[in-house]
Amino acid sequence: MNDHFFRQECVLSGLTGTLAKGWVERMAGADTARRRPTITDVARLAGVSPQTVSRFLRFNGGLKAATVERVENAIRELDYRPNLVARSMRTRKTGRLAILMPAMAFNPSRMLAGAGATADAAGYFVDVVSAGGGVRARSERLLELADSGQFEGILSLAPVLPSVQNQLHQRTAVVISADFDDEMRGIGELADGTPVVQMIERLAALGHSRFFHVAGDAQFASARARKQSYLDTVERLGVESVGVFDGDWSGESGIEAIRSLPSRSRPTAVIAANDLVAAGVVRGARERGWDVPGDVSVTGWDNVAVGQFMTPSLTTVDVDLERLGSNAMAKLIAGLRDTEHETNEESLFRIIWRESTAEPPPADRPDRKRRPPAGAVAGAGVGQTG
Amino acid sequence: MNDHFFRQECVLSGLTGTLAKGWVERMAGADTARRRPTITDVARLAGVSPQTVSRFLRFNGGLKAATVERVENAIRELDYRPNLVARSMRTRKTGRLAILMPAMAFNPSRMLAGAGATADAAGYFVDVVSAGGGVRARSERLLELADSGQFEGILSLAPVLPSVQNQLHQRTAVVISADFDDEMRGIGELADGTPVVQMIERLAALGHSRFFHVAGDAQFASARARKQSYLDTVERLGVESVGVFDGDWSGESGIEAIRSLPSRSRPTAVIAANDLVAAGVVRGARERGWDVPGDVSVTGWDNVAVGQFMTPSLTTVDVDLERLGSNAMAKLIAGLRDTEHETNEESLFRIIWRESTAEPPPADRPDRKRRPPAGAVAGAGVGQTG
DNA sequence: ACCCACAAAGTGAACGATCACTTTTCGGGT
DNA sequence: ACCCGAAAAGTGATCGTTCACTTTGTGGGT
Repeated sequence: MNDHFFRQECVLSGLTGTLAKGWVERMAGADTARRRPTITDVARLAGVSPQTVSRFLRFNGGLKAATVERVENAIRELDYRPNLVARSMRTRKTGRLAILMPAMAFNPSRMLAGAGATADAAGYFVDVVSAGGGVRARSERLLELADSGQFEGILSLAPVLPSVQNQLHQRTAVVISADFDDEMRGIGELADGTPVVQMIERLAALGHSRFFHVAGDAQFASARARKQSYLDTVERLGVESVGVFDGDWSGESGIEAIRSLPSRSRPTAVIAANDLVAAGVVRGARERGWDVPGDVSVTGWDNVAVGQFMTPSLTTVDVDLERLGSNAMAKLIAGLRDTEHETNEESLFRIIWRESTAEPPPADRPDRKRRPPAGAVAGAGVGQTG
Repeated sequence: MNDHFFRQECVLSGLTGTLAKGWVERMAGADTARRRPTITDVARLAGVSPQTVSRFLRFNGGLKAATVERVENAIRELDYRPNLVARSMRTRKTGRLAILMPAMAFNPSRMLAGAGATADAAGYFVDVVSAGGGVRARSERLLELADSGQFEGILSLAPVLPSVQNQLHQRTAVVISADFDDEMRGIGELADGTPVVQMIERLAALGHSRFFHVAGDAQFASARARKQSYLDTVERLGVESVGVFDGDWSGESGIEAIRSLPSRSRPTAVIAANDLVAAGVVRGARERGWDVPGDVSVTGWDNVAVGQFMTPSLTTVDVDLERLGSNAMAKLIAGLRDTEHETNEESLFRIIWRESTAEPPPADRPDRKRRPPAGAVAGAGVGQTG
């Protein structure tokens, strides 16, 4: 950030030549292997002291115009760039943040994108560090990272041991934004199950009365939160639940779940843990001769791109992962700078009603009274938002 | 890597306490703000010289057992961890590699996962740096990164200006593994279009004679390579092509492509640029009353998880992105260490035949002779590999 | 002229580790 | 005893930058 002006000053030259195909180049051979110019070299060339150059670089001001020009010329001539490692050493600021991840296994890229962009805007580099193993290994890794002096802050997307808090010596801010903790308690925004509540309410209003839930891997707080929201809501509304199938986020588990149902207990609506499971559920339903949404409505979660083009297109929950990541990073940076982090209370979730949900079949509608045709829900089209 | 033994030695203690919900903690308050112990502190406590401690840390050997023990104890007692910034400064080795990305927009996580794992195994940290803007901005960013002294190597997943090669002073290895270059020429393994050739050959062998291609965004070498492979193969085999629709990787473009076809030129097989496009194509085909695969066969690319559970399940190309990323990183590390990088010639692609491809409808079969029923291709089931 | 205050630039030390040497220790052969 | 050589440990310099402080330059007021 401080180098911004300087960066703009040093423009590249020589934009010609052709790019070899698939090249790997050991750049800087014997001839170019000369040491990089240092601040002292610049100072000597400009006829000033290193400290003056440093002042120029850090914008400490108080430089005469003539001096500024001499320094600028020297920098340009030598193509000098400050050595960030040395600077870090002296200032004890690295301008780096780490994102600690449970593993590179699941798909965090959108979250990372958000976090990365926010950090970048604040002038930080971001390291993505994935730590395999359990909580304990990860905690140790966190300590290592924190104490290595390489990072000013660490954003952990996975839980660490509480004791870590006492073990940090250095001034390193740490933000934990974990999807699940050790006691299997839900943590963080991802675990928010309210969309499940809303979906069930809407479906119940449409006349659905027999629900079924295919849960995700219970290791994940999000899966547990959705399951719990399902159970709570079903009970609160007094609608029937034919049960919960404990799956593992996979499409196969969706098929399995449907197969596991006794033939007379066909649900009218299935809440799947995510879109992949929902796709499995749809496939399983077809296998049993159930039409979706004619006989059974199905909802997913994640708003997978393909879901919009499936037949039927998939009702789902769109999660603003970018903002989720960005929020976490903003929290970290706020802590780092001792400023207040204004919390953005806007919901991260948006239910997208599509073709896979509709009114229940006539035979399954409650007798009490006739419902009006479902408006947006039964509406056709690709991608109805609600 | 060098610290491995040391890491194992320093085991955490105190594993009790509870984890607050969603906490952000400014760790290291006034009381713990004491400076981190340095190598000198350790040396003093152990009654040896700093150099001896350094030797211990770097495994330079030649330490008496008694000395080793004293140093180990001192390290443990102080909970000392070496300051990597200081070490980097002296050794001029940072142990860091950067991955430069065109933008965090598309979904690179699997590729990153592969690259990250490989780097990690070789003892490097990995920074993911996304550089927006054009080639020129990215090139400048690359120079900045290289000259900052923070990175030993840079893996660019996007093209940079050739002139960059001459501008690097420091010994920084750079590997470019770009999907497309400036002159829109294909680069790298991603651009390999051979699976398209194989798919068309197989479909032609099944009796298909009228093909159609929905291409991806022509900015991408991979899209261009697939289109070119399509055109070449169609010509070589002497089968009819009803044309190529220039899409943009989106599902909508798949629908559009089908809508754009004149009613009498229904293809018997559509090669879509990726699974999302393929899903759009299937949807578009339904819209026109064409059955998939009864009337039209459709192939995708990417092996999206949901594709397996769609109806019909999607024939697709599985790309080993992890290995792709890992290969690129391995190349970088090999360059860094002046060792030879053994190239893994195994194909990165695997065609997965599923329900969306089958024999063409009888009316469209070539008259010359009767074909045997399609074996694996017409085979039902979820996920037939071939 | 003189002094003073403030602006501009310079000095030496320090950040924490490792490198290239030098010095000390120690065991064994004659 | 003596010396030698290898093993073990220590010393001072150094990496490139910035911090805290000191020195030099500059202009204005009386």
